[in-house]
Amino acid sequence: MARIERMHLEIVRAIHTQGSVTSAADSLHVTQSALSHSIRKLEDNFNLKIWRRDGKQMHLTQGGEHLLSIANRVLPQLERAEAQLQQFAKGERGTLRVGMECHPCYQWLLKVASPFLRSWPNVDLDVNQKFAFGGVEALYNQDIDVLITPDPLKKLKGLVFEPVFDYEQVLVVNDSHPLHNQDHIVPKQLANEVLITYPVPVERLDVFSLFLTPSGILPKQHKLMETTEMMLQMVACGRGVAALPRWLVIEQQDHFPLVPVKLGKHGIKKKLHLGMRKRDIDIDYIASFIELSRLIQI
Amino acid sequence: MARIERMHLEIVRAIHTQGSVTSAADSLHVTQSALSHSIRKLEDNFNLKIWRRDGKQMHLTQGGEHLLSIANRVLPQLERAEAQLQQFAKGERGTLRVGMECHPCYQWLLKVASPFLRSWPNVDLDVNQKFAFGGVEALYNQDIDVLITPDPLKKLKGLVFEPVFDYEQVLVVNDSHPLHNQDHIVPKQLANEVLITYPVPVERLDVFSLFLTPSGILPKQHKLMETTEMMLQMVACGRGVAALPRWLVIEQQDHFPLVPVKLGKHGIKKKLHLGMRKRDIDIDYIASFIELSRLIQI
DNA sequence: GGCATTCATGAGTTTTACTCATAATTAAAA
DNA sequence: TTTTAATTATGAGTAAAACTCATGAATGCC
Repeated sequence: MARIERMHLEIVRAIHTQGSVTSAADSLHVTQSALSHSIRKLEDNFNLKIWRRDGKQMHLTQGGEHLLSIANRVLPQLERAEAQLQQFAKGERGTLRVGMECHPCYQWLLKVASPFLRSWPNVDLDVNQKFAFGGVEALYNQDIDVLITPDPLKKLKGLVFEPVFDYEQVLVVNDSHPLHNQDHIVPKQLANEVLITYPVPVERLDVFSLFLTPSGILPKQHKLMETTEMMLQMVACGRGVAALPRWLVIEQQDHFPLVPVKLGKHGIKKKLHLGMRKRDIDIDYIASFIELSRLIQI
Repeated sequence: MARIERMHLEIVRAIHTQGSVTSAADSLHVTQSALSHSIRKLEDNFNLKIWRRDGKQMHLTQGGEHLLSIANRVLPQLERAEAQLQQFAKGERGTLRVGMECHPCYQWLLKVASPFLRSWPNVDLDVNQKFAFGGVEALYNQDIDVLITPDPLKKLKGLVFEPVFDYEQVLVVNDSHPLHNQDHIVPKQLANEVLITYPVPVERLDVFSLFLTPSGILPKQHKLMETTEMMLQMVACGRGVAALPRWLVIEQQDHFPLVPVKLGKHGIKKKLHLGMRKRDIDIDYIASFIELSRLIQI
């Protein structure tokens, strides 16, 4: 059974646009002889005359016209595809799949996203907040390419974690709250507060693991809230306090009457890290993403 | 610059659907080694990893996924095209372009058209009444494949004419016309009539060339009319007489009060011929068209 | 009729693709 | 852990295909 190869389509197109086998051969960078052999074989394969020999001219038969219409439809698709593969090869095209292990990371990612998308017009950005397993597993499983996390797991085979952003985790209170003008607070000052956090295990909440838990003190009440927006609304209305990055609080002070308060004498200092597979660090748009991440000033 | 060949798309698709290089090689009827060499060359050509080697499994990279989506789009187009070319080769597909040199031929063609289209579902029918040159030139120029004509030009190089249908050219008059009950008429009986004909040179009108002109007699008036329908309307209203095939008059007697009258003692006997290029007589649907033409009984 | 142009063909050569044999790697079984 | 079975990778040799060169045949033009 005969197969239509790409070259067949190129030949049909070239002979049609060039008007003769000889000049088509030139345009395809082969000899007239080679092309003549090729068209003979093509016609033999399909047992179908593609061209009519009218004197020294060649004209397409009905079957040939049909093949030409296929060529004009299919060849541009292949040519476009080649250009796109070149872009993949040069790292100019792809999808950067980003995973996040902390809720406020999303606010930070938004800052990186727009300069990134502007410099890589053919690279898409996929954001993933929920993985089937943990962020590291998602990296290993190729579900994501970059993991944004405040808690890097160093020394994992095949992975690297890069610090990109320093921030301080602070308590956020409404501007008429009793704690609003404290330089810093100690754990027992939260004993009578309603503490609002994201709905994740307490081990993953710095305000617990680094502040409350060591002292054995618990807040009066622990409320869970999905979104940062809603959390801030609640705090602004005096319905509780929360722990968030300082830069996020500062930024929201335009919209809400909020005050950041240091947690402990020295504050809770954190670093946002980007994790990725070692083999991916050469991919241009991934390297660029890391670089842009470091440049973001908040 | 690297080219995407059809085989590359087949390889990407086969490895993806079969799940391994080894079984993909089987499905493509080559050895595992050949396929391994091919994929290496493909990746080298584009300088792009298409697959990730995870242990003994191969998984598509982003570029590979993209190539797969191209394969899934392009390959079915090629496969459909191949099937269509097979149909062209077997003479099951094409366009039969029919030209006509006589106006009432069209009424006759309509009778052949429907059984033809029913037996050749993939063959189109193109009808052409006006050619830049004559019908024979249209055959030579490949503008038409079949010429329907009552006046065949035998012995033309590369062409054949086949008689397919006998008919008699008769005078048609309204049923209250003075001539309506004549067995036949002689030329001078038209001397006081209004004769309605198609707008073509009188040499091509049988009623002139075979009846009036030899006797030197002319009708009282010669009116031109484009369509058969309108001609019959005029005759039915007693505004003139016309010359048409007898079968056409008989057929229209349901709708119009018409009577056919023989032209001359022996009538004008004509044959409809189909002309075509000799090289085309083997094309199945053209042979079939001729055969169906002979079967039409009117 | 010569002359230039175009396509076709056969023989020989180059290039490409393929196979065979085997190594290397990996996952699972013993 | 070692064995075993399965998978991909590689190198060398071979088969097939594509191409070139030289030339023939047909056509259209001056």
